[in-house]
Amino acid sequence: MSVVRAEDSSSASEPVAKPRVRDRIFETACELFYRHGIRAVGIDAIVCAANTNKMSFYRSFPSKDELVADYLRHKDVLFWRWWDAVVAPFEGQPRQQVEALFEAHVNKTCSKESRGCGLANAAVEIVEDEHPGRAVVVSHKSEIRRRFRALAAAMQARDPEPLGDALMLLMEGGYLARLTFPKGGPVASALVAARTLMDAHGA
Amino acid sequence: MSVVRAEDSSSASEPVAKPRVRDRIFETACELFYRHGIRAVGIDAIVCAANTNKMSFYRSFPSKDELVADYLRHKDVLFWRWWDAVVAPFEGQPRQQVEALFEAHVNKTCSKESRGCGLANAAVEIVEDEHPGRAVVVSHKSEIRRRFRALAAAMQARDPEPLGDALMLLMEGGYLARLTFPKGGPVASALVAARTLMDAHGA
DNA sequence: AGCGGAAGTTACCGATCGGTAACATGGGTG
DNA sequence: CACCCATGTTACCGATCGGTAACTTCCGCT
Repeated sequence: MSVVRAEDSSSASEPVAKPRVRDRIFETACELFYRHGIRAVGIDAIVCAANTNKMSFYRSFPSKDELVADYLRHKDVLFWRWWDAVVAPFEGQPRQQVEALFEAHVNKTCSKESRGCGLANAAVEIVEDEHPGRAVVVSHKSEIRRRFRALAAAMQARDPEPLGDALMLLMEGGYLARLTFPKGGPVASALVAARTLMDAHGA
Repeated sequence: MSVVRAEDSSSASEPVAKPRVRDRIFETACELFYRHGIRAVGIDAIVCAANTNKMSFYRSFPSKDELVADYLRHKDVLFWRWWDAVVAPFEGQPRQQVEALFEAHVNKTCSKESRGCGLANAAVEIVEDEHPGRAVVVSHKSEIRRRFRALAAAMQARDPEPLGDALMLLMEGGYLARLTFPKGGPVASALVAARTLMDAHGA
């Protein structure tokens, strides 16, 4: 993703059927990182699960840290794609948009494959400021806060900033709770709580 | 903690001035685990930071996993000690108790040394069911849920379970947010949000 | 003075970590 | 056919991982 191939260059413009190895590795890595955590998954495990070898890995990625950053960037892209899709049907109706977001969030987070939010999990695992994934996590969470506050403002709520922050806390709390409660537990109450908060803020 | 010393035995009953090494190691480990994460801290790092050596470590602890479990049990004890102390002045006034909890929670979580909740962080890092620390995390979070629901019920709220769950989500969300926002960010809104929710539930 | 137990020291174990060099193979295109 | 480029293979690097053996040193107690 961030690692640019030196050239696509030359002849054909055909965007179809690019080489497969890099993508196979990347997909495998994404799944392993999400399911078992970043630090828990070594290069050998990735490479082995992708039915390839370490050399092929290091021909496609400069380092594990950079792969992790790519993984997080990918999660970021998917997240906002999801968000925008959920929100789209209610253009101009911020209150309905937030309700739709929380309904989708509850569904997603309660599914049995869910391990919460990959980016939030990375916030726990990656402490070093120099790690290339750190910036991805920080900007992702900042954007979430910004959007929730913007939605709160758009719905003409009293005190939109605290409302936006509270909505964010509800959502993030759900991610965390998912990790200890089998089918999501408290997450199920996130939608009604969000509704209650918005009502109380006159939106 | 969980590792029982074979005997304190013999002569004096003096409870003062127990041997120091084990405790030195344990305190050091607790701080390192909290600050840098569990997987990120190796035995050598602990032992070196505690000015001792690996043999002394393995004379006091059966394994790293067991040390981790002890660390989590310790965090659990401290947490409930904190909780009970915060709640004590408002015996029989559940609404005030929750407000006091959230005020204390915001203060604690916004302090610059905070790295959120050690047990929540462990929920991210420890995935394997067999890990002795896993059960500690699960029972800790279950107890939090139970207590919040009990408080919600005690304050005669309508729909006490969803309210209790929502309060838990707010608190957990704050722990997570703390990891990406410098001084806590959205956490600051947790108290007002909790108040708003309780008001809306008629408590 | 002498004993015991707690702690320190050194060296080691096999496994795994992230990362690399050199070389073999294969398939597609000129 | 020849060439090239993407893959696969093997072996290796130094560092670190969690964990152990054997021996020494020190301190308090009787």
